[in-house]
Amino acid sequence: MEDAIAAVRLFNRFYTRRVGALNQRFLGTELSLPEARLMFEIIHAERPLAAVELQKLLDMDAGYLSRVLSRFEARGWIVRAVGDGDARRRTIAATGAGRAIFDVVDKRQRDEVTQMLRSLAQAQQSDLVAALGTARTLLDPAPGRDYLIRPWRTGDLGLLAARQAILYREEYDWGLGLESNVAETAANFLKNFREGRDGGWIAEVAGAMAGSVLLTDEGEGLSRLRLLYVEPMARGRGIGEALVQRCLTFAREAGFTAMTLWTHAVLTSARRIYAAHGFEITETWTHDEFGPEVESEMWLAKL
Amino acid sequence: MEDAIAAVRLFNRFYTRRVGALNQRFLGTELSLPEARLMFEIIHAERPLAAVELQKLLDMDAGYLSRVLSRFEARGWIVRAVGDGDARRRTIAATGAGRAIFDVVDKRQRDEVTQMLRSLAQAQQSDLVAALGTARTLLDPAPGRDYLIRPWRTGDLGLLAARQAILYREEYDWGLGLESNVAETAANFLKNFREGRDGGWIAEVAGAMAGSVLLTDEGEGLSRLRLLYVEPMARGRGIGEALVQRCLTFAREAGFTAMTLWTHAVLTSARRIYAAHGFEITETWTHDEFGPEVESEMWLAKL
DNA sequence: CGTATATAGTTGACTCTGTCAATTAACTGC
DNA sequence: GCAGTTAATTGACAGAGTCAACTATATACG
Repeated sequence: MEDAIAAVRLFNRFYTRRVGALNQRFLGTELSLPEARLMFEIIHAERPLAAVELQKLLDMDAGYLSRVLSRFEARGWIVRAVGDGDARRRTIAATGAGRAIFDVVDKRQRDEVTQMLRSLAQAQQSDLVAALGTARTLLDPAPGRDYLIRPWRTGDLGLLAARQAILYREEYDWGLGLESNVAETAANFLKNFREGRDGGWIAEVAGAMAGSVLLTDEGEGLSRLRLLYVEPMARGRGIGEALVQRCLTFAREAGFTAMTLWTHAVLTSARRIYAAHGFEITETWTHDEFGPEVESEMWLAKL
Repeated sequence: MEDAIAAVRLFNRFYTRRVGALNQRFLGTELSLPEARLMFEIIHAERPLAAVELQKLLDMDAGYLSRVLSRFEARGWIVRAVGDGDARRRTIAATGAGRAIFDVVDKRQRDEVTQMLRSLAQAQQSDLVAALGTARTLLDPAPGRDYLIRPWRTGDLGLLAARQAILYREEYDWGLGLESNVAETAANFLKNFREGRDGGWIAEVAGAMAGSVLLTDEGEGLSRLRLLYVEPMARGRGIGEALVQRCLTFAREAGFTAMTLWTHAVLTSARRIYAAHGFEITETWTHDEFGPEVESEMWLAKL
């Protein structure tokens, strides 16, 4: 905990300076930082918002907001329309002139960021995206709901093996046995991978890995689902379901006639998904390969 | 690149709001945000600094700084001493009273961060530390020099396999063959790991993985160094050297009489380290297991 | 040595940011 | 219809931050 606090504060200091540096660049443009933030929200809103909504969105003082809006209106950047049933509220919409002004600032800011990223190689840029995404997802108390499922690419297998080793240790105290097993499964997947017969899919939230699943060809029309998992921070939005669905679709299209999988009794939410898709238990036993004694299960579904 | 720019700007907006929220909490304390930042630098400086140095460090306006410093002096929080040869410069040092005032604000700020982290599990906290560390290291044009070398722990093997697969693809266009090879080596390390006979070490910069090396027992007094690598962002500060040194020390203490390793001719900086530690080439051949044709080498050192 | 130029620091004048409390007008619940 | 709440505005004010002018000292150079 101490380390984490120190790291966050260090980053805060770093980023305060960094943001400060970025904000100075607003100089010479027509909008200051708070003005630009406001204009951003006005322009990107799905519908014209009232002042209160902007105030809550940006955590701005009502009085200050009122004055800035008056200034915007005087300059012809926004129009305030009475409407929507409540005569106190006036919905705010950007005019063409307002958009034009914002575009200039927006472009300027974009160029700043571009400049900042220019020195980074491709791989480092994706590292940065993943790192910022992870940080945001962890710090944001109300994160976005959207995820993305994509085929696996270089590095994903190692990463998902790492995540699962950490996760299962944290949640069930499974140790080296589990980590070794996962690593071996991942290594074999890479070693035997045949396009069209095997498949791997990664769920992403904000550019960071949020879950995964693999499908391997076991011969004679049998496929096997492997290494399904969803990050704790990304649970409860149907990612596991979507990953399994992706696997089943792929297997059907590839002509597999059945799918098997190995799981454990404690993994209740995964088991629920399997059961919902026609999987049935074919075998159960207990082992202590992972450390604590666990109840192991083989499941099978006809496709 | 587009994605990266969008991700950075999204994070900027998120963090600007977050920092804004944190800064409001300075209210009710004796120091405002800029004052606290200034006091932080004064207190944590290795030697008393002059105003110009603080000005550059914090990117502050000289006039504003001058006024804030006068205020601090009037309140007895700092002393300005003439000295250091240049009669224009006055070095600034915090008094006991200044430190006491800062400690209160510092504690308040610490509590805020603690509050923010309270909802995160242990594993999520280390994720956050690593993510913020990675982001900072990538964005900071003049990053710190210090690294840390520690024994491997859960998740490291998968992560280092992922990093090497990405890195070697980026730098040498090595593909699935390399990724598979690295994954298998990592999996075998986990499978056969014996405390005291095998070893793995991770270099960390700002909480994020910056390099690694493994040592395995090959039988009959022979040890083998494997999977040495250093992140591009962390190169040029002797991390590779330190990792190899760690390996050699471990091998000698464990009673190994020789150490072998497999490398490739293109990996020149690694080869330099091996040569400097008494390794010599015993065998060379070419292969295209990784995609492009490469020159492979076995090295050996007596211990 | 003396002069030009640069640097450290201060000060005055000013604008923008942000807070707080008071006020008006409209809405909501009962 | 009335009490209490909410949206928005306004006045007063303090702090943040910029800019230009100015003093004092240091450095470069013929």
